[in-house]
Amino acid sequence: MDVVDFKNILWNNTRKISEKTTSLINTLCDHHGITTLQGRILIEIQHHGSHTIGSLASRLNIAGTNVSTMCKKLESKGFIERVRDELDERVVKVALSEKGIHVVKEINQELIEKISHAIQGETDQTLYEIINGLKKLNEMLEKMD
Amino acid sequence: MDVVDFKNILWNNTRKISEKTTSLINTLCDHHGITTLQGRILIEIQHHGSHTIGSLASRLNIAGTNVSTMCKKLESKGFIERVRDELDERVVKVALSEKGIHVVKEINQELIEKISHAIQGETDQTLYEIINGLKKLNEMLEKMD
DNA sequence: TATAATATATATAAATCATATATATTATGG
DNA sequence: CCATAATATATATGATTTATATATATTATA
Repeated sequence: MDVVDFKNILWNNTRKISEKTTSLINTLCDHHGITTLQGRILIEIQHHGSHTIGSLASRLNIAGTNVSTMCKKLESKGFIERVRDELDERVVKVALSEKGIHVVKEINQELIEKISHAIQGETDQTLYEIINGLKKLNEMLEKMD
Repeated sequence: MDVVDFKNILWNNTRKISEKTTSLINTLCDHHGITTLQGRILIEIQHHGSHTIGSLASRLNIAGTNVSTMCKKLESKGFIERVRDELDERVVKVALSEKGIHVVKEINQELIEKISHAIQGETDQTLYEIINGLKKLNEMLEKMD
């Protein structure tokens, strides 16, 4: 296949996918009165079980300094709890509070409902093709660094 | 397939793809001394031939007011030219200057080289599977509004 | 033990995004 | 034809996010 053609198709489709998924996550976070960045942090903490400021930062590709600030804000809003690690007191561990768990659960539920609706009538075959394509694209992108 | 499983795989893979592609475009723009937003505007103008402030705004999902400001900045930097439409003087048409054409061409070339390198050794079959997956995902996402 | 490395915090500026309002131009119902 | 609505851009402003520089406290190490 021609590289330029492949690049163009790739560009157009990944752009659209990014636009739609960020607009989706924006909407979901907005429904629960948090910003997208706050949502990303809460969801990542839920997904990973717990986190430190540093591990969150590298995971989300955000400067640690900004994660630090945002986590203080999320603590003040009652979504997370911050605790100093007893073994290494330089480290701050963050975990979701009850309120945080609740918000993430609701966002997640809303997302599942939207996806359920969107794949109504699709065959498993199609879903596998989507997953397969995404995985292979990821493998390809990993070779680009 | 279980919806929750599908959602999780989708979430993880689209997130990674978004991260990698935005980091890629960030790098490319950075190499040429422009911000990502400026790069996106220039690339979209090149891709579409020309644009108005309004059509750019809706295309990029950015408030027209911000596109207006950024295009004035891009004009002052010499990357684009702004001309009032003679038939409808409310409209501003923007087009790339020589300098703008040059930058977009270089960014494009750099992107093609990176992709060429990444797909070395891949079969056409794999590339088609990637495209097919992306297209089907886009169709699915379009049903989510 | 002095020094380097690590993890977070604080402060600040730049870039981006969102909102409200203003101005000029064009389109349209009566 | 004219008053009014709609359209397109501009200006101003604030909030959010991102980026950078520096400081502090703790831990590791030569």
